[in-house]
Amino acid sequence: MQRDSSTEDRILASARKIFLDRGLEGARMQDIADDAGINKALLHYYFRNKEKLFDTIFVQVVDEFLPRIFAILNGDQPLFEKIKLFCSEYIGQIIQTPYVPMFIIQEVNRDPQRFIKKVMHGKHPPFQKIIAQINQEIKQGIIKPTNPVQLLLNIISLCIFPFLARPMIQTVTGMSNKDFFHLMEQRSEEVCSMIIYSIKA
Amino acid sequence: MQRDSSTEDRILASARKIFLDRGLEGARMQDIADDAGINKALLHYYFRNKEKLFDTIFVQVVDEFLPRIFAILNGDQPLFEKIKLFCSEYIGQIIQTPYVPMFIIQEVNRDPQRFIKKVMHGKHPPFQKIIAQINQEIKQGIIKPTNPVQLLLNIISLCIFPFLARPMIQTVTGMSNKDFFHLMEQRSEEVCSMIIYSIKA
DNA sequence: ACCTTTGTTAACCAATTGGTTAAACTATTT
DNA sequence: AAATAGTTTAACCAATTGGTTAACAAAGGT
Repeated sequence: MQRDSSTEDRILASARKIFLDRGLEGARMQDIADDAGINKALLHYYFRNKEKLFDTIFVQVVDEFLPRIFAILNGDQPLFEKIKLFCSEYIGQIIQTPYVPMFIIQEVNRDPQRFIKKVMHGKHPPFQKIIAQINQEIKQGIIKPTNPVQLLLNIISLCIFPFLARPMIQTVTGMSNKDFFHLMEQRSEEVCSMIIYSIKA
Repeated sequence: MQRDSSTEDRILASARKIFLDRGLEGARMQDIADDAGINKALLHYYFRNKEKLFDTIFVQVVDEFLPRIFAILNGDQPLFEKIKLFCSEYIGQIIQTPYVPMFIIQEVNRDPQRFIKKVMHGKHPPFQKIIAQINQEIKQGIIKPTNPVQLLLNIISLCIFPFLARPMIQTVTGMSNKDFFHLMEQRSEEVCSMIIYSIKA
């Protein structure tokens, strides 16, 4: 809680922290108010209700993620280049904000429609280009015949899953935070080369 | 709700359904009672409180999963055989109970200690054997030098992640349940051959 | 100085929810 | 059939929680 910044900014910072940690249902308005160092009524003065506050944070968090991903997916690089970019950018980004994937998955799980409505503004995300590119590089003989959907699923699975399962992984292996993040940094390179090796002709 | 079975069995069935769907915090005792066709007080008569009821279900659910996994991991087959078994068994199992992975991850995330305490009975899970086997097959020249932890992470990531992200995947792609499960059945084979291809010498 | 708008608080409210109590009903034992 | 033990219910309770109200302070405009 930074006392000098504006009340609204403090609310947003506290709400983000607490929503990320506990999700919409787990978060308490009182806790957010406490963390921001204000009265609960003032919270409702700035953000009419919990839903509205949550939506603000949810959109903010997702909007830090998706655009970068879609930018890479829709760029003009050759496929191998894209995969390399994606893995390092993605894992690097998640290391900075390791709670975000679980937060997003959990909340999309609770209310799938909110995602498409609030974040995608009713539109579906742009996968056509990358899928077309995969099919084209197959035709050109650069990569082996591959189901584009499975390929995309593979890349994303390998990058994100360990962060979703982090509490379990660390609990079960006794790994420290430092160990875990070290493993993940090393992983960025490994995932990338594994994927490329598995599809190159 | 099957009227003929015993009250306790009906409670367990209802509790399982509702806890799997909404997690410990999201589930309402009243909803479980309603689903089981009984009074809420009777729920507390059979299971003293929510925690106790939840623990019963949690242990039950996890115990249907882990033993099969560890049995495969600690079997005597060669590595490639094990990987094949693991992928088909694992994905096949999850297709039967697609909510289980998210349930487990979410609850371990909420209280990591509960897992090691209630399910692992205080012990850490047995990964030594499979790790030793990986290192040995590297030495024997059967597979390429590989970080065993990363390899295990890869296998598990590829198998489980799509089920965790299912609501997002289906919402975003507009895939039907049937389409999704068909994709997952096909995936079992793909994941397996991709993994083996990526490590074989 | 006075008034209006904006920011902030303490106290309160209604709904939800996990859990309890005491009574009633049912089956079993004697 | 009477007593006992086990099962089930309606009504209730206390704590939590999202949200509201009304009063009060601060700032700005005139």
